[in-house]
Order: sequence, then C-alpha cells, then structure tokens
Amino acid sequence: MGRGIGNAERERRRRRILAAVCDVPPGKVASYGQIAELAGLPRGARQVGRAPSDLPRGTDVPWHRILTASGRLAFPEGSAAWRRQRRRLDAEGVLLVDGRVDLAACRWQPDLDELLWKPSAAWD
DNA sequence: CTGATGACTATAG
DNA sequence: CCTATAGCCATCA
Repeated sequence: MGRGIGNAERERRRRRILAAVCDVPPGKVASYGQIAELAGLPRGARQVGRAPSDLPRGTDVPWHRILTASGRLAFPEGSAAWRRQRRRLDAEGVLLVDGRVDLAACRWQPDLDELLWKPSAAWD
C-alpha cells in the first residue's frame, strides 16, 4: 500500500469539495482554503481549484462563489474566465471593487447547526 | 521516480 | 502594493 490515495478516495474527496461549494448560498462567497477546511482537507486549497475544472459539461455547481483568500478571483483580471465569474457574482449582488470582493461583508460563515448536520448528509 | 505545474495560502521585507 | 520564499498536494510528462 504505500502509494498515494486510490481512485475511490480521490472521488470521495472531490465529492466533499463539491458539496462544500454547493453549500455556499447565493450572495455569499468562500475562499479556496475555507472550502478545503469544510471538506475535511485542511491543506487542500489547491485541490479545491482542480475539482470544478474536472466537472463534466452542464454540471451545476456554484464555483463562481469561490475566491482567493484576498478576495480576488483566481483568474487573471480581464481574462474571459475572470469576466464570466465576475458576471455571475454580479448577478447575485456580489460586487468587485478594485478587482476584489469585500470578504468582511460577503464571506459565508456556516452556522454551528450546519456544521453539525450538513457533513453527515453530504459526505455520504 | 523526478521535476514541473497550478482556479492556493501565509509570512517577511 | 510589490516580490520572494516556503509549504501545500494531486496530476502529468
């Protein structure tokens, strides 16, 4: 056994990441690191960025609510992907000021109830 | 196996 | 604000 994780485990982690992303409500945002923590992957911020890019076409996951820890979009400012994400955020009332979101105002923070209930339901 | 890469983060100067 | 450095970890050539 020694090698890294198997396909089953990788898939479980991906599902937890996507579940955490789906928990972020409209009008709120979360950082990659925050999603990783919620998914049970304390140092998995980079993996959070990978999961959405692996999604099959047409899947409905609110990946646009995920930002870097500084409140910026992870794409180069002005790029097509950046504009697409910005437009989705804008539609929910999350505005960029000077290229970044006011995390103090828009950051999503799950309730204690949610932390106690959601995981068991979402992780299985 | 090794090294490079990336939708990351934190700290230091 | 910037750059540099280090840590992170799955994935790929």
